Amino acid sequence: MSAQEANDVLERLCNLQRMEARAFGLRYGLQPVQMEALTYLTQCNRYSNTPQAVAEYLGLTKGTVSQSLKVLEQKGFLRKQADNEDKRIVRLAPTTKGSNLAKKALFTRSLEPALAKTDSIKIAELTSALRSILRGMQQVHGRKAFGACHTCRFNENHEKNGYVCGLTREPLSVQDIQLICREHQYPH
Amino acid sequence: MSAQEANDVLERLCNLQRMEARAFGLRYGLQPVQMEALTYLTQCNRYSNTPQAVAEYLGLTKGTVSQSLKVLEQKGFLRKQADNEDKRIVRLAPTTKGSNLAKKALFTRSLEPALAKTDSIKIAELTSALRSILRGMQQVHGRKAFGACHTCRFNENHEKNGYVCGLTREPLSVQDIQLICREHQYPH
DNA sequence: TCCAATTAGTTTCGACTCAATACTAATTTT
DNA sequence: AAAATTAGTATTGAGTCGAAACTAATTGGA
Repeated sequence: MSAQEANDVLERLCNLQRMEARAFGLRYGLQPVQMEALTYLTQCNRYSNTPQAVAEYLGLTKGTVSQSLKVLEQKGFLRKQADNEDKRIVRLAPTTKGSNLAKKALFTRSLEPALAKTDSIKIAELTSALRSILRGMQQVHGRKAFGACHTCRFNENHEKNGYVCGLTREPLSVQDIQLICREHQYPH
Repeated sequence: MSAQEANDVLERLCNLQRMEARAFGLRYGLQPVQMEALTYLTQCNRYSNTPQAVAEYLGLTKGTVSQSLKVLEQKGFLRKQADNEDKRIVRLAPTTKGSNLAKKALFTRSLEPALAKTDSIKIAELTSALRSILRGMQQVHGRKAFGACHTCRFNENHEKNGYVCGLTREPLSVQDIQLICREHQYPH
């Protein structure tokens, strides 16, 4: 019964976020899905900046996403560059114009004002509750997590020697582990 | 800084919910926006079951919504009927087929399994935190609340004599006050 | 009382999203 | 070396969307 209540509020909140995202994008001539792709690309790590990853993140087909990315490129919000090692792969990098817009979008629909009165301990609790819901939903529906490395079970903290990704064995900086990864998995 | 974290998780959660909603609707030949309208109509009260209210709820123009509703009617998910008092107004009532589908959709993306391990006190806290975020976001962006009557400042509890809406002066049943209202306003 | 303004809803149009399908090219597997 | 897989693009048709023009009912003044 209580879960139903939480459901409704969450649903409405999602709706509202989407409304604002739509309105924001419209002001800059971008469709909601284009804004979302751009935002993702400013937040993802170097393993996750491909059209395929964007498609997985947004839950759309790669054909659909390909078109949106084309528009973003034409409008100068991102650049495409072929990968050096695997020439099938396209790397997507937001331009300065693109990342500025994404930053502005994030700021506009920040929870900051809405959380202003809430103390930081409560916010931490809220975040962890939301995270556990997210994890649960992803498990139930078999979706990828797309979390940041610092919450990933493959991320290894080698203390003074920094962080290492257990999948690629590559070292990760403090900034790296804040980014979204398509290979992300929560601890068991 | 912590608000940023909550933001990200919430964003991803919204994304995921939308992906599931899309996938669910697709299985029944309905577009996401049509599912949302149908779901709204099974949850709203008798002041809020019009095309205009649906448009406000979804943040779309009435022209756009009019088309979606036409499809829903053609496919037999809802019925339109003219209002008796004001003949401009169209009342939208989900058919049995429609409300069954909406129920199924709600069940499919219920938070229940994700919250299974969480105790009910925590869930109540989570809900109230989400509600305060929702309220904050609505204030910041000047949107309507669309909450249920029991959280509305116009709702009067006359104890043994039941509930009354302070706007319409109409009596409301225990079921009524669980429904979504377009006139909803949180207490000051 | 009657005409203007407002309100609820529909229709039409053009730009755009989206899934499905078919396609190219690079890489991996056998 | 051929077959299978993987990453991405192009095309097509159904459908969303906002804007604008429209109808019809109601309200509000003079």
